[in-house]
Amino acid sequence: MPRTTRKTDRPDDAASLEAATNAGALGPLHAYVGYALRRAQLAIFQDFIRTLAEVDLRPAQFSVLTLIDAHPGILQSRAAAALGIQKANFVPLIGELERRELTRRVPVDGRSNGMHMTPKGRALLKRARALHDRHHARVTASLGDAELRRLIDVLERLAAVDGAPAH
Amino acid sequence: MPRTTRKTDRPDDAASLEAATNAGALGPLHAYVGYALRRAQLAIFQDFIRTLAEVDLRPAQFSVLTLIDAHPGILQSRAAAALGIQKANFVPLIGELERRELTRRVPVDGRSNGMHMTPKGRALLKRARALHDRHHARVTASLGDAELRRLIDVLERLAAVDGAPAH
DNA sequence: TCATAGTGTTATGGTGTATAACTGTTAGAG
DNA sequence: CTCTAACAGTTATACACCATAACACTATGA
Repeated sequence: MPRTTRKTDRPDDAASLEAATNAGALGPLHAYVGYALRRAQLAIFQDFIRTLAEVDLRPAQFSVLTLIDAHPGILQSRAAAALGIQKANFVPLIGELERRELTRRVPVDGRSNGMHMTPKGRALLKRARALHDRHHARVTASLGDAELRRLIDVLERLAAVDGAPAH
Repeated sequence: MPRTTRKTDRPDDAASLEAATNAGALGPLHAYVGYALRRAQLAIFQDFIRTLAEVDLRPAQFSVLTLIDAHPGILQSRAAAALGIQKANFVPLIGELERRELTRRVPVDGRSNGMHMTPKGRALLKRARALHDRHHARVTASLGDAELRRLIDVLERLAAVDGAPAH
């Protein structure tokens, strides 16, 4: 079978791979914004999940609690839209929080529910915030204050890409 | 595409939502790096997927092809590690690429496979790169060149958080 | 009143990620 | 040389997340 005339019998020796794992031996990949974003987002979410494991809150749950706490009585549909979550996917999310008695739904009219924190939810969120502060400090340890603000600004601009066509 | 429900105007029916839209609609959320990262990463991946739909490559598949192209013969395990993918999850991924005859596995010894591009794979990757260039240009349109480099640098530092305990 | 829009819900499919367990292979210690 | 431990790939499973369609019920307003 006609092997490529590439002399390299070693597909990738340890050194080469070592370089691949750390440095920019990912080929052009290391210059791609989307790729860098995925890696960073994954690493940070992992740290978040581990850090908040003792209050058993995942990022999505924490964000919902934070939003409800900041906006008591907010409607499910509004909250879902604000968080960029489909309303359909929001149902089991808020359902789980309510099952744990952290939030409750209060009917506003016949078709909409306002969401509120329970005392238990507020207490848990307080603990969660303390844990999140540690997480946040660890994550931003390598960033200056101005650098952090610039990062958030850039990320928000990137999130507005939205080239979605109409269906 | 969920952006369509996002209202930029102010329906002054819900006071809580009202407050939400101006002074940091999301409460403290807008200052959290992880949250901003998730939103940006989601938006960019959506754009990526739509842009590369005509070559039917998802981000993970594109990254694998790019890596193999840059490192012909790289082992599955090495590639998976370099991309931060579990080796178990890498199997159906590379399996699909091989089924489409874009890559092929060449046994190096009895237990390991080197991965290579097929001519068909190289041709598709070339097309994919052209599409990706358009995507990349659109994504980074609002960024200066220096800003982009700084962003990548910051993201790579963030990806190195890794407070993970031994696995 | 009655068509229309809004709200929440169920159901379903696809994708990504993590973990455990298993097979076969290689390498190394004794 | 043998035997054990580590390695590479694979299978199976479980869960979280994201997207879409279809539905029931309610509110709105022409």
